[in-house]
Amino acid sequence: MTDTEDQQERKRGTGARFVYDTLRDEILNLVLQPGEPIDEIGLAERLSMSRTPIREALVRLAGDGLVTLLPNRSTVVSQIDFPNLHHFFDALTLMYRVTTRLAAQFHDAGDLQAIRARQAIFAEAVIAGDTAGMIQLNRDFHVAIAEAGRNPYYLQLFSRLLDEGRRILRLYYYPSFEPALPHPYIQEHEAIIAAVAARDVDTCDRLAKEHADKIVRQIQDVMARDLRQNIEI
Amino acid sequence: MTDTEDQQERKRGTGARFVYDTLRDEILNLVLQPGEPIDEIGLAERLSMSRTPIREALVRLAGDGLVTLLPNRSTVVSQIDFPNLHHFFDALTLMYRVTTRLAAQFHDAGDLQAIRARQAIFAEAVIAGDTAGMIQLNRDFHVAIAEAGRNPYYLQLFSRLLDEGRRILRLYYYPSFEPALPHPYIQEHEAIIAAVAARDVDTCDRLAKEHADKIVRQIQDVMARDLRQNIEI
DNA sequence: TGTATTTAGTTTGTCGACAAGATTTTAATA
DNA sequence: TATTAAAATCTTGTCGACAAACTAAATACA
Repeated sequence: MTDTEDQQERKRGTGARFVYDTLRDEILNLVLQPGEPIDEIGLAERLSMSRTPIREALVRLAGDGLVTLLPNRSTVVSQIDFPNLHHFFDALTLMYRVTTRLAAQFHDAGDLQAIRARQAIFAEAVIAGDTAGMIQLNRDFHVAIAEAGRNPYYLQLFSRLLDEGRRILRLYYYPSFEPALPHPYIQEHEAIIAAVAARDVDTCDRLAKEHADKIVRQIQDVMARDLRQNIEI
Repeated sequence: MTDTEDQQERKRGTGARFVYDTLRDEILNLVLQPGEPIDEIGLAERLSMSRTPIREALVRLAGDGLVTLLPNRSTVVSQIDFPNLHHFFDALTLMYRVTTRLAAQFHDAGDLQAIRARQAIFAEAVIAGDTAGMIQLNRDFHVAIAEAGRNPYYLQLFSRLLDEGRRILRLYYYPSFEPALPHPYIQEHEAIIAAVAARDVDTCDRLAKEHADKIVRQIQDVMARDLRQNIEI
């Protein structure tokens, strides 16, 4: 799909949203690399609209921490703060835990249905060996759980952390095991669904912590390996 | 200070920030009531600038959850979601705990100095019986602690929760005890400072939880009393 | 009198333009 | 040649204007 196809007959009020969604997607999928400058005029031409909706989208993305607005200078895609990644992991683990706990308490039948639907799509991506899809759909699965927990404050922070995690995972996570079934993540997700459905708060907390720790450890392992390689070279 | 005094000779690039700060302050101090519509043109005239920086400020405030942008309709000051306040209290309590714990771990001498400075100003407001000041300066004190904890994700959520709390407190918190010294909040803050300085994580966690629970209980008491009064009428 | 429809009046979303500030290029000097 | 100064170019921040969408007021109709 070329960008010029989108230019005509877009409804009023959707311009800024379209730019926001487009840029967000490109940032999270590393089409736009961390540190890369974003030129408003260039974007305006590419998406064939004026700078006003572009600007609004950039301001919103800055609120999400995805871009950094340098006053009177160019806007850049936010850098990933590698020296302080442990703070990211700490917050991510805590949000995994509290959202899953709250899901056990506050979910209803509709929530379970939504969660199971996300899990099914996630499993498809795993079977297909679609790494990028896995990363995004794993996010959607946990967001569905957080939504069942009903706490908008946790949901917002967790969404943001999972988004940031998408960038990190795409940099550091390569399929480090054979595409064998049953896949460990699928099994873990199933266990979490069962604990949520059983309203077993303590098991939810334990499973969420284990799940989070495993993901964190995997990223750290890859990062450590990557670091060693850099040193050897 | 009248608004017209601010119109001339403001530096380029500070317009949107000025509007943001002004509106934020007015919203948190209930000068602009929840649900009140915000007219862009009126604001533009009042702050004597064009609608563009006004709009940017509103988009940022919407990102903070302080205003709600209704597409093609007026922007309104966000309502306080009273039916779901328990989720607010839950998140607030958790953030009190984790930020204070992290402060115990990661603070340095400069952080302690900043925290003590905020506590001193807070104590002044307590002695002066300045309720509005107390609410804001109590926020600043805990933000200083969160900053010492170094986790930007917790800091952002906590700041947002404390801001939202400012609105709730201004609606529901009236000085329910005589201005006697030593004031319990001052004492509790001192105990928290001591535990942070001693790097005693467990005590920090306990004190933060007690502190949070006390504030939550106090608000809930006032709300319950308020509710009874409404029923009696 | 109450409801539906048209009309008039606001308010927002987007646009093109311009000037302040920053960046790059060119010229000047040691 | 290297360093500094000036000029030219580019990018952002702000502005005023206009049209789409919404709101209300006025009118028509049952």
